[in-house]
Amino acid sequence: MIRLDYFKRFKVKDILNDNIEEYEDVLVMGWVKTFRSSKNIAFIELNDGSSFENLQIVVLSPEEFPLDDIANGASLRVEGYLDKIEGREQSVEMKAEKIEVLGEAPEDYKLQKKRHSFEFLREIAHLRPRTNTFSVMNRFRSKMAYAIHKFYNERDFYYIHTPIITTGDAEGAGEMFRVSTLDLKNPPLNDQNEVDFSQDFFGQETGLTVSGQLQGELLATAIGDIYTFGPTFRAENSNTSRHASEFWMIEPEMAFCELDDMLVLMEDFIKYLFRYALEEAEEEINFFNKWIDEGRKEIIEEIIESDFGQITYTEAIEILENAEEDFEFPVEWGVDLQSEHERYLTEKHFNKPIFVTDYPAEIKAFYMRLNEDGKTVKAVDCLVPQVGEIIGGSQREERYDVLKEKMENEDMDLEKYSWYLDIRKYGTVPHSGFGLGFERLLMYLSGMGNIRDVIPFPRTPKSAEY
RNA sequence: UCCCCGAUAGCUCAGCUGGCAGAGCGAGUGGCUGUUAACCACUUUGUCGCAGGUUCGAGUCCUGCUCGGGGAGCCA
Repeated sequence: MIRLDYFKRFKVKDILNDNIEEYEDVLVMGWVKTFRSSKNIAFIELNDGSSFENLQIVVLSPEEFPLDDIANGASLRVEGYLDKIEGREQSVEMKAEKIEVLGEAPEDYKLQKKRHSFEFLREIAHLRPRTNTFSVMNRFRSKMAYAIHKFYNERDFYYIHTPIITTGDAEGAGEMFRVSTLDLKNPPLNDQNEVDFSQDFFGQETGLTVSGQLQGELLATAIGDIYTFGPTFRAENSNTSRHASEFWMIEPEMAFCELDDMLVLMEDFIKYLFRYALEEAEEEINFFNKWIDEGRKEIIEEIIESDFGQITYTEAIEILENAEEDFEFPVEWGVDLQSEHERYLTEKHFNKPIFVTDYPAEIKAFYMRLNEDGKTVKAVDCLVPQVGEIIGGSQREERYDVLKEKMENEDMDLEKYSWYLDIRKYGTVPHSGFGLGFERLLMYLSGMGNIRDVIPFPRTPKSAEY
């Protein structure tokens, strides 16, 4: 009979940090990370997920313990006493007095006592959280999610929940996943022989959200400063290391805020998160710096120290046209900046993060505020070395007539977005907002090269296991 | 979606101009009085991604497909 004592057990982290008061009759539970035994002594390294470091369990009389059932991956309940030791790698260890095997791990356990490739680990995403790298990553993810809330909470922003199920591909941000309860094999048809969505669950076509921005604007123009932080879905057939079909996005939206004011907040936000990672997730950052990308810590520190640059799109084009660099894609005013252009600007020309503002209206979304020149809009991309664009945002078009005209020019269904226009009709105010991909942030801070390795259960085209 | 590369033991990979399927690691067994991914000895391991084709003979050459990786586009 196995006895569990949830509240009595100590977490490994607290034992290693000497954050406990009793050293006798200590109870721990966890999984075997590695196991060594000889005739008269055995060592078990136990990990319970509370820290990266393991607790070393020392078995002084192996024949009295059920060591045959212990293997890499097995779960144990161990009672014993703590021993502070000197001259070894660990300063504290536990001498076992009683070991219960909660769950054995047969020899086909796939996590071996050696390094595995990230590609292989993705195939066993149910077990990879138990590896060093992914336990670190999942703890880091949790800490950084908290940092986001902390930043906005300290600035009196309200955390709002925008809908997951929405009715429109709002801004052409991407293809939507359909949400429907219709019978796929035999859908109801209308007079034109098209699928009749009026008979669907919501009485209209619906899909998973591609952005919470439009609803975010509604809340911002009511309670001031808000942010969203939730899952976002894009049904694009994107096969890259930087795109996932399901990802988490942070989208702040500020009333009475113009573009230049927002840039201050954006820089502040980035630096706050980077500083938080160095200070509050030191163990994780050190791990990444050692095992994932050497020098990552220095890059983070440099960004915290730097003053972000700021140029307009037009200035960026001039710089690129005068650059002594062979670009694959030619540069001229009016074209969208390619990755190679963005990286040239932030890495070679400025060698620090920069804001590029005031893009041509044609290459940006309908809701961005038109400038006096009638050609450019108050858009901003924040470019950082090694990645390119990490944040995109804009001041929103708050003038009813201007917005309506732009929507008409893009053949949008004004009826469907009447609520969005209403905000400009009744007490309209200048407002601005931006979007940060949470996984992109984690990739940048960790140095991890593939988005599939910063989210526990990645969804990408042709892949939704686990 | 486009371009390039790849798929061989549980994992990482070698296998030349076509000729008997290999290594390291892991795992298993035994040994070892304090180990740090312990160490030493022995043992174990195959639908060569799938389907066709060429050939006396294909892991190797050809075609198609599937999946994976890198890059591009879309974007966060």
